Amino acid sequence: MTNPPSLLNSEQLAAVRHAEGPLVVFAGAGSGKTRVITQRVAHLIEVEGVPAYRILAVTFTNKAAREMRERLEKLVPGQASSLWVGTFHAVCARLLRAHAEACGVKRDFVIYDDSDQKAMLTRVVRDLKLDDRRYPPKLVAWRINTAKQEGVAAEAFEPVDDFERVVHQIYTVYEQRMAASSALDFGDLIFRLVYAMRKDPALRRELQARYDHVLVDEFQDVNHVQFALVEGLCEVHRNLCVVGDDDQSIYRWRGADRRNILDFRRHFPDAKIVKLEQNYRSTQRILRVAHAVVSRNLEREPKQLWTENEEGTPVTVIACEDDRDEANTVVSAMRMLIEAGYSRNDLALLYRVHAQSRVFEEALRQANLPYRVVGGLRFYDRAEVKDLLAYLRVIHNPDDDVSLLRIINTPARGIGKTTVERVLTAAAREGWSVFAALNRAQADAEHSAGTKKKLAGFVQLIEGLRQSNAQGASPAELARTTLHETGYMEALRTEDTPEADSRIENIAEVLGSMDEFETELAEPTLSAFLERVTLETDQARTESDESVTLMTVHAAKGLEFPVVMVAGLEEETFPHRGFEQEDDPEELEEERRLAYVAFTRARERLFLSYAQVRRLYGELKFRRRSRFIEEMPAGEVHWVGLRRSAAPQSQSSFHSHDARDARDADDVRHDSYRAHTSARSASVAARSGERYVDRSVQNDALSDGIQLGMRVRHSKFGVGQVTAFTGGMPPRVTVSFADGARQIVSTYLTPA
DNA sequence: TATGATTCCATTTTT
DNA sequence: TGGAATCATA
Repeated sequence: MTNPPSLLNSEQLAAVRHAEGPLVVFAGAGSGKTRVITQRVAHLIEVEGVPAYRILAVTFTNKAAREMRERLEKLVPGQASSLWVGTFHAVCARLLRAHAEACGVKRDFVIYDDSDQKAMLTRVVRDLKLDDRRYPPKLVAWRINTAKQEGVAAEAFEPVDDFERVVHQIYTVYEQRMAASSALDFGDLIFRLVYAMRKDPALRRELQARYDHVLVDEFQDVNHVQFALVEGLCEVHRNLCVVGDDDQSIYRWRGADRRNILDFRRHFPDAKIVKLEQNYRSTQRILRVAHAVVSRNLEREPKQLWTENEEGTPVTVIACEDDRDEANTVVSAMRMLIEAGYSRNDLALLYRVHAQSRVFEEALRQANLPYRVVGGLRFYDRAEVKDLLAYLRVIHNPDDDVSLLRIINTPARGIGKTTVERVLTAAAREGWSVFAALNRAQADAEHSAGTKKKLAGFVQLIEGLRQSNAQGASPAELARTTLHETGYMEALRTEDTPEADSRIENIAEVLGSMDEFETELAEPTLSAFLERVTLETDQARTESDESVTLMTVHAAKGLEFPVVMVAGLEEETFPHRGFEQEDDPEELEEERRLAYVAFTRARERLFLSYAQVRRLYGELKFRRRSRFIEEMPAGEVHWVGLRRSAAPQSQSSFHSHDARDARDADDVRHDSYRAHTSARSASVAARSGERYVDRSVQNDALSDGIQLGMRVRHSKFGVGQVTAFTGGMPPRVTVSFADGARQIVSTYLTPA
């Protein structure tokens, strides 16, 4: 950011100083949004004299909440801690616990994450004797979550077809089971509060009197209940400030509704509107290109970013033959940029879907370029971590069925499937939690004496641990005792495999974070720890190692890098379209916004790449260049890539040329494409000494004459046709011989 | 109950 | 294609 913190432009200032009443701030990418929010909060405290504890600032991610709090710590020292700053979920959880009775929830409810929810639904679907193929938990969960986002409770759910009639049934039983487990899912955290506020005037009055000012960040991502919540909280004082950018709304698929920001004036006709259009991040060219794409959307608030920054260099479009070629070329470009003085931390590679990362990771490893991939599997999703947490949750709340079922036989203690099945049946019949059913299993004639003993042993184990908790053992102590008394650690140690070692390490990491947690809080209770662990799962690992960052465009929102490369700018890939997905203009508009988010991450340089052929689910797919590239003004784009004439065996060359040239060449290539390998063209390019990119050395090993579609001879199998390149080291190729297809190391083949 | 075989599936992801 | 999840079988 080039704007010094103390200097605000006039729009920013207007947003900061607005005193009372509703306010919408349209904050474009890189327009200093966070600064405006924090300055505004500081202004409210210091100038308007609003007590800090009467200000609520809501964000979507913990990272954003943390950042805001840190910045405010500096702006208004000593006061930041009494501010209400947090995610929707964290704030609601806190309010729900404070008003548990009025909200109809247990004060010590546990929070179920998506996988817990899925586990619960699997059980419900099975208990209802429904076909889990027709009602996959994932789909049912989606429908229930949507209902909660729309503020529709189970009893108010109105099915529109047969499927939904069953969903309604599942939803109802699910809610019963959740209540029996004293559990709330993520959707409940917000919905329950809104629901209670709607039904209970006393509670509504109390909550409406709680804050003087409410601020919401990323308002374009708000869903219906969330909107209802803030609207409800502000109904009396109407001091609601929302900040967002409809052009950066990329979470429609999880309930975000841009109309909440677009139609804000409909709900609050007297709302003051501020547009932050000055960008402090990117070059003019980057902004023009980004605007060219997003401004095609029909339903958007008119606005255009501008900047006093430099004109900058043209956006570079890299045309590639296939995905491996793309990876190698992009990585070579990265190396050149690093040689030119950029640090690895300056570089980010963005892609639309995670699956694209693989090829790039390979290429980066080959090139010895350190990288980190953001996203993917999360630490708290690892089995051993979940196991330990499940124990802790059962200790905290033995009625937590999902957690209990997870650990009832982990490590193996002879409580098998049949036994569990019997216990579950009893629980379902009597409406007990599983733990309650276990406690009564001794009277159940169905169990053998041996089984009863094992069940009693398990109950005793849990009761013992619960006692330690009641006697004031700290969470970390409890965890250590648990690992010891359950034999969990012992089981891992005796395994003595590298996997078990890494599990032990992961558990050690959890224990470490628990120790840390205990030093942070005055009262580090088990329940506080559990809440933190389910609610604060963000990926924000701050690895200081110099490395290139790889992530999805979604994950990049809110970040910025001097150099951004966006891969896979092809139809179907970006804009993405899943198979059998009909064309939905709404979807396309969201893809445009996604592209806009991607492009505006770049400060100085933006590279876009595409491949003409992409390997997808094991098949080669021809790809057309993304319409987003076509939509860019020709003068803004610098083309780099392969060009070949129509003759199949002709020379390839790698050079830069202008847009028209590239387009023509592209058409030709499309018709005549014979699926040359990246390797082939790379080596040809290297030999012909074309400028710009020195293709990586490993490709030469893959080349020499072998091409897709070509007839080849193998000493043992005879003559066949090359149908695919598999890659790897040593490079392999799929050849279909008379008696079937085989994978062959390409060096054993000669052209036939 | 553990392991290999088989089947199924496949944006985006935070809370 | 590849991975996760489920199934089958000793």
